[in-house]
Amino acid sequence: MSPPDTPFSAPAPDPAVVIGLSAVVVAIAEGEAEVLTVRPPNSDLEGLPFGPFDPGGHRTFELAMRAFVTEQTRFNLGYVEQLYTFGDKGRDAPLADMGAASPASRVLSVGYLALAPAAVDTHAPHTQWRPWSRFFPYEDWRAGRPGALGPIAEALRRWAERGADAPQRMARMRLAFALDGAPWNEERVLERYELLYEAGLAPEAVRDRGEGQALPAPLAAAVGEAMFSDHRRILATAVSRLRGKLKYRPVIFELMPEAFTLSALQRAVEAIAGVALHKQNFRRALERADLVEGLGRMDADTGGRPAELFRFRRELLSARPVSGLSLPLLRD
Amino acid sequence: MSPPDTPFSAPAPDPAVVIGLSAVVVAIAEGEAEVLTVRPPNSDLEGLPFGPFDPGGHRTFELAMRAFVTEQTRFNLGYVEQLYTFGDKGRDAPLADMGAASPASRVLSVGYLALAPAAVDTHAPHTQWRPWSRFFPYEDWRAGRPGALGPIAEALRRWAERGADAPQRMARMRLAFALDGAPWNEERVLERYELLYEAGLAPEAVRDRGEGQALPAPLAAAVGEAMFSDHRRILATAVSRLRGKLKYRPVIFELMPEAFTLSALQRAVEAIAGVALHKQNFRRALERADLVEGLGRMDADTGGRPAELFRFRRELLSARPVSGLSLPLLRD
DNA sequence: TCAAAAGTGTTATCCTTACACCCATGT
DNA sequence: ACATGGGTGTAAGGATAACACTTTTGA
Repeated sequence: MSPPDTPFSAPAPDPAVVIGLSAVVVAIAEGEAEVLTVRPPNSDLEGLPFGPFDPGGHRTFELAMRAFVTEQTRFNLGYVEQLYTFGDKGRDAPLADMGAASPASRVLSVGYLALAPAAVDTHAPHTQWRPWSRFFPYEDWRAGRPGALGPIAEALRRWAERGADAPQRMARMRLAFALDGAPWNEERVLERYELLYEAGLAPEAVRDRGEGQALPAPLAAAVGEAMFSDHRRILATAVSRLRGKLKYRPVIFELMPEAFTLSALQRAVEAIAGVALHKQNFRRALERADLVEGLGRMDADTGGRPAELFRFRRELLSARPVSGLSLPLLRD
Repeated sequence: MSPPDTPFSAPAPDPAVVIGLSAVVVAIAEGEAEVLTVRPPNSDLEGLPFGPFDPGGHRTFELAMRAFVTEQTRFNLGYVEQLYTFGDKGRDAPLADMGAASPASRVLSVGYLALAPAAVDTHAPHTQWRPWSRFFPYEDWRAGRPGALGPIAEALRRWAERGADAPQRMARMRLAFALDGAPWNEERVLERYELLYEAGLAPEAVRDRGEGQALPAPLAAAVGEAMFSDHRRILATAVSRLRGKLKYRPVIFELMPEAFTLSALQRAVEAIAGVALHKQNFRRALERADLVEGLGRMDADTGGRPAELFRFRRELLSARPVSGLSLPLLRD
């Protein structure tokens, strides 16, 4: 770059930059958190809906993203927020093998999170809704400590012992995966995925490094299915963000239909956060926050006693600051 | 774009995309929150340190950013995190008038937040540390409701009444600026700035829209000094993020020297959050969280009784999940 | 001796947690 | 009748907010 005394370097002539947009579209179906995937041509892996950003044509990222998600999946997005911009060289990046750019071009990708009130079937080709547990089996603690942690802990320990910085590795591993009595923190999804990647336990790491050796079957099942390009990393970022946001913004209602039962709401929160909640305390917190309002109508299809239907008091958003939900854990 | 049945559009040939990086570098000096600014040549406004990202040369955004901040300001960054990627057409964007790109080129800018343990004088040309109250005078509630809110509330009300959606405008305004009894939320810095911009009350809005009419003096003083390009928007994003993060991550210690008094720590938190805190309750919360450790040494230069020096127990970070500080408000 | 800032003790209140129990429906 | 899920009451413990007060220095 330029000499230190000239504060403004002449900008580098951009050889070829391609901006890719990727969307993590989340919905609840049958009490499970699902994510919209597409299978790119010639890929054996699924990925997120993605597309190039056209600097000439698109006015904003968000408009561009809404347009190509609708185009690819015939699905209209509701709530949308930017996640992160990924630009590291070395990581496999979207569009890289799409013929999108000349071989030497640099690809940046801007990730977005979108929430949908229902996982409606789009009947679009190559498009599926997938439970996100498919990609992160170890993230679901609703029924207690997931079995997937067994093989993961074992493999991570072997990795940690290998390094020169063994103590640090051990500490990171324990914190991220709640080993040796450390508490589980459901928000550290990205940290966990990156640790697996770094330790070479994610199929993507094996792929990106060109080391041919596949993972043993039990471990492969435990770490979850790989995604195209760096899409699983973007998905992990989205899950982290969403789990965190649940607690300080009423985002969960972006995933609910107009009318819902309190149990359905609790199941939705549990599906996103991946933990089981205490029923009474969850309801008390809801009530105190004054977030929902009974409709007087009943839902009889619950299997037991009919449940009252509620709605989110959306008008609150323009009346007072409104925080999210507390997560009163149900300890096993 | 391509027809709906082909899921993957051919990428648009990129006419000319320039990626700009901007850094909000924050430090505490004399109990005030300060931000590092530079004055670009031929500009009468200050801005953030910024530079082009070289897709060919730079391996990651972060490395590129560290390099050009050091180059421009002779300052080495410590803690760094990505904020947001700004890509809207229409908003003035960094490098736009730097001769950086051909007139028709599109500029994206990736904003970063960096925290420094002290506002050391860099003696670099064009570089200054500025209290951020210079850019957001209405954000400082440490001594009670800031006077700047008077002219702002008045002007916003006139704007709100003008619109077709007057009720919505009124509600947004009240929520963002704590009018008519609404509580102040120190995190909504970006929301407040964008509202001012939208209402045409920020000098940048007057500039970007080409409406010649300058703001009346009292209002101009109340809304704060403009910055080059869209840098004040990036700064607002940074302040929002930092104020939020204070509460759930121990980031405040990235802004403190190795040894500090509890009062200095409290003053730092107050400077960032822009609110006054209750001394005893702040200390009790600190103690309960076990975040700091007395050093037995004293600082005699406090003006009154000497204060004990403390240090952040950084080792906790690799031992257990550690949250931020609670903000026990001191109500006037 | 007084101002200035450090540091301590204590109480009332509210929120969270945890436990146990009753209610309405379909099979 | 009983299984299933819906819905309520209440007591214990802990965190927070708010009160006032003592201590140690420099001017």
